[in-house]
Amino acid sequence: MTSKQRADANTDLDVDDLTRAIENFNRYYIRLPAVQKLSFTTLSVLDTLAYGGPKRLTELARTEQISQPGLTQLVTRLERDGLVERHPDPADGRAVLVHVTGSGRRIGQARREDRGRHLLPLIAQLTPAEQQAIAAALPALTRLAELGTEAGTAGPEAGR
Amino acid sequence: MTSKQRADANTDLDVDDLTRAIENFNRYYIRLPAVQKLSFTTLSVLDTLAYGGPKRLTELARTEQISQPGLTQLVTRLERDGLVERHPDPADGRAVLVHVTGSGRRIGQARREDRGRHLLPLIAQLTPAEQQAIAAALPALTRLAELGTEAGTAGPEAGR
DNA sequence: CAGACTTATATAAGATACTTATGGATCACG
DNA sequence: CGTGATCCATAAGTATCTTATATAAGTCTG
Repeated sequence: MTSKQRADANTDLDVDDLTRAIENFNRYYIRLPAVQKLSFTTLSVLDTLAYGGPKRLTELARTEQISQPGLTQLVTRLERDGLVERHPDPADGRAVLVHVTGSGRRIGQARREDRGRHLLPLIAQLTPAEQQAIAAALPALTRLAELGTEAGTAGPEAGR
Repeated sequence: MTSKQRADANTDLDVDDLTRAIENFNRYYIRLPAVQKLSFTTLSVLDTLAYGGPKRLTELARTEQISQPGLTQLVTRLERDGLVERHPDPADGRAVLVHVTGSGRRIGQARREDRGRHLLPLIAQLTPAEQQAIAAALPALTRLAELGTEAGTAGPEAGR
């Protein structure tokens, strides 16, 4: 429970500490605003498309961890609401490329801004040193996420 | 879009940078393992109870942002599976205190460990400086989350 | 270049987990 | 004590997922 192995107490990042901190933070962060009542999956798809560009249905279903029919239906709903569009893939007649629209992009943005508004007063309560520490960690955190998504995309994956 | 206001480029933490980094990370992190197929809400409830101790149904419903009947049903399922228990509140005959059981606690733990296993090889690819930066930010991140949950619990909340 | 196989999406039927509306029991207060 | 508020449970309806299956396009082989 308490005895963790680290090569160097000063250099090494303890994974358990990281996951615990992230989950504690997320427990608060994820349910911040309910301005618009959209499901978790819905928001994630919009965000994935906004960040990574148009994607095939199959690819989205994999990354979002829902079934392909489930994603087809989700995209149908999103398309009906004008948040995404289906475009044929010029390189493959079977495939559909899902594009996020301006409205769809705005939803994710609005949500992020809303969360920012909630966090701002809390951040103000942190000491300058704490603020600095978080700011200094963000590039590394971003890179960590990139390493993860790259590996997940490239890897053949052992199995479900 | 690009011009952000900061009092001091070195000291201040830009909120937009933080939310963006967190969301990028979460997009990868949240869907890491599918070892056990439990819904997002289910895991969150178990985690909340494991971290914060027994809670009333109403209180849980508020923090988890689902309706009270929805939570009653969820707790019923969890109780059936031996992950939580209902205990009467000695101080209030109407209330029910939801306790997480050992099994319930273990589920959250297993998931966290599983995520740790996924992150470990990625962390190894970071530079020592990057690892250090993240490690140094964790206490501040934890405190930020605490400030948030405290405020959320105490505050009268303007409205939905 | 025809047939068999694979891949990409869609549809259908069913299961699950949520929602709103409502009821019964306990508490707080005058 | 009786009136209103609070806490939880039940009921009925809806939304969103699942598995199974169909259709169409690409690929590969002889």
